[in-house]
Amino acid sequence: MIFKEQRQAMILDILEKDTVGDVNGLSKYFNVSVVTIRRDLNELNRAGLVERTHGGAYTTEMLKPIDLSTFQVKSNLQKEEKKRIGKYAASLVKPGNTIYLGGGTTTYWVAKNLYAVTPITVVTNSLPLANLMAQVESINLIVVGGSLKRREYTFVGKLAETTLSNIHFDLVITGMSGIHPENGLTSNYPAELMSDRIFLSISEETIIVADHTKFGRVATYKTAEITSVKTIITDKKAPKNIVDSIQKKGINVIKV
Amino acid sequence: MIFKEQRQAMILDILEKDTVGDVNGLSKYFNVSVVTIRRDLNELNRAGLVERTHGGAYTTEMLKPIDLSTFQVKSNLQKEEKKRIGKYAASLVKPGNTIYLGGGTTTYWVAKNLYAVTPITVVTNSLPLANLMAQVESINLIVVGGSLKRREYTFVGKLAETTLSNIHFDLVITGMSGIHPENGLTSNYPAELMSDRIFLSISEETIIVADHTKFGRVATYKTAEITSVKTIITDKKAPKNIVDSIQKKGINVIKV
DNA sequence: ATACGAATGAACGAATATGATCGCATTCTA
DNA sequence: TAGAATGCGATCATATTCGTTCATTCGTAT
Repeated sequence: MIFKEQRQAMILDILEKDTVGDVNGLSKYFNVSVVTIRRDLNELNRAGLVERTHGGAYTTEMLKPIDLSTFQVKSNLQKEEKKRIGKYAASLVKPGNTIYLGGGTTTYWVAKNLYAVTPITVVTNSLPLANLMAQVESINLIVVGGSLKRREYTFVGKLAETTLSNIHFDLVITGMSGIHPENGLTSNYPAELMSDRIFLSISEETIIVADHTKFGRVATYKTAEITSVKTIITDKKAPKNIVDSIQKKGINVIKV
Repeated sequence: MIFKEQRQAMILDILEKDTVGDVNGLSKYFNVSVVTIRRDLNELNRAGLVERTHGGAYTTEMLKPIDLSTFQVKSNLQKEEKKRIGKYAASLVKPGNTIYLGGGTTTYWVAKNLYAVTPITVVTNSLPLANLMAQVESINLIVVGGSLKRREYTFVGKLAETTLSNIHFDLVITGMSGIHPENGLTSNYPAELMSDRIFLSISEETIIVADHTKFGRVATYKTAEITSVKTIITDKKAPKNIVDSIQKKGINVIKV
């Protein structure tokens, strides 16, 4: 069974690769009538994704909606762990809360599970996360404005910072590049440094979500001391000795 | 006995593995009626976890950005005119400019053509437009933060307004629901009223993009007098008498 | 025991996806 | 450039799926 939406997505892929596709060829390829292919191409055309010719179609040279595949590749690393971490973190959110969700691939899985605790207000500086949550009616979505940083697709800069400092959060959930008992929370993204420090300082409670590979790692930019957070959620593979040192400092480390 | 929640969780697993699932197959697999499966899929869809199709559902596993297809129906209207209007409007932007691009289906076509005049700084309050321009490295993209208004997928509210008033624009390009010589510029979207007024008042120059159907129309909310803009770009079908009255007031009306 | 709400199923008219046909338009080619 | 070939949109037909309304079951609170 193949659905119309899939077929159209595949047609788009074909067109982008071969730059041109003919109705008859596509018809045979998908085992559907030429009428159906024509309809597909016309719909894609109406959506502004392809240009029609007589006998086929080609992709427009103009802008197409963003492809976040790079983001996706990275997010497959430790995917199962991240899914569990995300699900657990989301369960800590209570309906009615206002939470901040940082950018990153682990927080993506938190976002995916937030539908279960609505209504909530979610503030984020991440474009992909905004797109994800924009689809859930019962989430009041507030996006921090600012200049788009393309590597991580987050909004940064002075605009973002002043916006952030004017909102109150019940809970902050964010990822970190490195977690270390002595060197604290570290990040690879200098542009987000200020934002991170701001919301860490103003939130009632902060939860760090990070798979085991982040433990013991020290990234380039120091964001805060390890003691500035209350809870860290990670997976079962997190190295015991590091987790112990962190717990000795009074931080709640949860392995899921 | 199997609970609804379990079944839905299992459906999610199946979809994530196979990417698609059809109603009939799932119905047999779980020994429940197709009605129940449909209800499950719709609930998962409302939660933003799956996409519905006729006959089943699928997960993209990708972050599907909100794009033009969200307001596809509306954007079909006068598409050819809008494409021409958008292309012309984009040609008026000069490299190095800082421009504001309002939300809407006509400005979408402006955005699609902006790749040609980079480097520029584009400020917008529209999520679909942000997704579109996010992929062009040479566009410095600034998104106005705020609360997401789902009907138009724009960011509105006090956050958006204060942000706006702190930026300087060389040029504002935006659409309007109604254009009338005496009743001025009118809009159907009360939430954006304040934002619209703000950027109209602070911009060096304002260009309105609007197909011919907007001429002579008066929408619910008055945004500004017609004299507050310098240029209106429309198509050849714009009614002559109304265009004349507007031009008599010193406004440059361009038909493309 | 009774009332109530959640989950499920049955039935039915409406909507969707697809295919077939046909007269007209576009493109090709001799 | 004129006729042939191909592709086109429009219309109609059909099978499947959809959403809605109503009824039933079952567990739980009163």
